[in-house]
Amino acid sequence: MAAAGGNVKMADVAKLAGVSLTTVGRVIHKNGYVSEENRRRVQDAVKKLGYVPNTLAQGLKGGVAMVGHILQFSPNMLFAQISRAVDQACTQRGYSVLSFTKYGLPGEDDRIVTEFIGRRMSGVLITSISKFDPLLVKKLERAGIPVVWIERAPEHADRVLLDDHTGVYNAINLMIQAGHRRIAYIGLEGGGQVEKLRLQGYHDALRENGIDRDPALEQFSKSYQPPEGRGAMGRLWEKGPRPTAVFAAADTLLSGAMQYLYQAGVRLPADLSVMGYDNTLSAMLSPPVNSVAIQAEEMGRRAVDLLLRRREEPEGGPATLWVGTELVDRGTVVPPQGP
Amino acid sequence: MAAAGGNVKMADVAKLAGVSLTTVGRVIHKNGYVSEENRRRVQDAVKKLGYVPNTLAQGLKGGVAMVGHILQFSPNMLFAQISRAVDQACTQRGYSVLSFTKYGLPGEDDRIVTEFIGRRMSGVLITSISKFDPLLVKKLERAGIPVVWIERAPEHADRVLLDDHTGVYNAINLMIQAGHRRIAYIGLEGGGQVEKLRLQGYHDALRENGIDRDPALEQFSKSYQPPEGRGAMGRLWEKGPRPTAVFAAADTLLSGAMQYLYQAGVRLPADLSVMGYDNTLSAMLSPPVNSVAIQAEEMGRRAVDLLLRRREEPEGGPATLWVGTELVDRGTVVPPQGP
DNA sequence: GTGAAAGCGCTAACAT
DNA sequence: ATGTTAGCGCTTTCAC
Repeated sequence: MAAAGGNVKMADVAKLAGVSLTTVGRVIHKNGYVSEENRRRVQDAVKKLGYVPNTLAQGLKGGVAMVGHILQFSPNMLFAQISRAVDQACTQRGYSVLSFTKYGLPGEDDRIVTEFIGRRMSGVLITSISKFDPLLVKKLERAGIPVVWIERAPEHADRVLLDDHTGVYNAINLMIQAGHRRIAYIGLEGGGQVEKLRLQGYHDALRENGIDRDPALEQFSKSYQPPEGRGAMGRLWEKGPRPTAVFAAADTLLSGAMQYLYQAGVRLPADLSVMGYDNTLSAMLSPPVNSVAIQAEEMGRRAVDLLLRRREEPEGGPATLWVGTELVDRGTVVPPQGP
Repeated sequence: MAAAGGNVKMADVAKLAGVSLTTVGRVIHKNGYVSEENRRRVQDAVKKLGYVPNTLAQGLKGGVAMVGHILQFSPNMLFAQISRAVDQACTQRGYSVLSFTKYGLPGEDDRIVTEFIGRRMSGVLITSISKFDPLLVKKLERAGIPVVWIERAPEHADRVLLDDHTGVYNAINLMIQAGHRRIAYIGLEGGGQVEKLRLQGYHDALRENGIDRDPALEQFSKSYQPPEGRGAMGRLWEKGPRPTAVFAAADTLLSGAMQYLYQAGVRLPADLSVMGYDNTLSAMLSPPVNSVAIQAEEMGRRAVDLLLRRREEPEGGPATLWVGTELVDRGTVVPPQGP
């Protein structure tokens, strides 16, 4: 019946209220002087017409409060966590989030960056992608759009990283304190920074406790997918002296490992202590397993704050912020069985 | 060094190329006649300045190609699947997606709707929320923004639903064909449409095969979370004649049920056949279990198409589109053991 | 206290 | 084949 709210413009409100555009603006933004009388008339008109200011027109001058978020496509729920944290942090600060997921299609990156520049975004976050085309990043920055990287990032960039070293280090220490010496490590092969940190955490924990590394206990997979974890666990179990504890650098890898163990009839944690990483799947496995949770909320908050700060003071060297982890104990690390 | 791409405007390009705004526009949009000479000059200027048209200004006239997506917050990866499908469908059609997740905070819905109207969105999708404030939906529609519901929806609305009835029906039939008669059902209590359809699928499959319903085999949980499934399984296993097969109306419920079974030392599928629903977790459990996958891609595609069609022809009764499911067999439904 | 008017960057009639 | 100009809806000086 009434007018279509979306096509109502300020002028319609002004006319209905019998005032000028300026007055309407003042009422809407609660600034400047407006008589009580007029304020009421305007407010009534707004309500009656269902008027909502056109964000595009508003933003034409100064740009719109909106941050872009580029994510690597991944079935891993870790990114859902981060995504949510970023969302919340932005919303709280009055920014909307425009997200694009990278599926790896050709021309994708260019499209995303062009889209962001075209919209004059307030800033851009890049989550878990260390290999985003540097020229495109430069293009964003030339356009006055600050960029902050999350979880994975190149050197010399504003970034918020996860303290994976400490996360794994603490996990392995828990196992050592429970009495384990033969602790296996299942991780991704190849040397991403994240992967290096995790492996290093394992090595350092062993070394500091006087435990020699055994290459046979280190199994590397080609991806973080369950079947890879299953294969790794098989190699670990079938030959050589078996470990008494297994740490997997991702819950998905552990889930695969547990599939092998299930089939092999190995009981957890009675026959073997296990622990995962990233706390995404760990509560849903049988049994629920120990894992290392990331502090996603803090990650999102700090990334967004860094981004917005950069808008004001683009100078200063690149900042690297580290976010902590938290050990979640579900009872799958117990003292090793006597032989 | 060069100018900041984001602040470069059409006029800058025009000046550098020594032509008018119109000519620049024609080159950019590849319409109208432009001499080869000028086309080159403009293209060079665009490249040199890193010019990207201001989407806000472009959209000021006709609005911007962007669809809104409202999702219920949920740890269930099903929504990640749908979200991705929607993303892809929109991207393919040249629309960006602005997503908002509902966390249940006060004033949230209003904020989201206002945001969408303010941006003059092309349309809005609402995923897995049947209880979105009807007044706000009406507000969207008054503003000329079509709305399409996904997975859960009120009656008399444009919507794309999942054929949960057939999905469950087929799953139960698989179990029956394997020889099972005592088939348990673990589902959410209370009568959402989705929940009703799933339960109905179970009932119909039993009835059509001449199997009497046994209330003791129907266990209802308060949420889809694993601990609920665990509790339900416990009730199923501890009293009464035990089932030989268990169907759970969500993988998360099944994951919980399997935790109970693990602890109880029940081997799958030797001692008990099991099957989940939604195919989110099923490949990661021990053992990997049968589940029913939703055709997310199709769901996203059809929802977006319906939405865009509604923009052109707002008339016509509300459409309800049903999307199918697919049984994924991982070998956890086998003939029941002889006693 | 209130309003008129000049943009914001781009598009599209309408000339030339 | 190219340019001029009048908006799009809102903000914001600057007058009254």
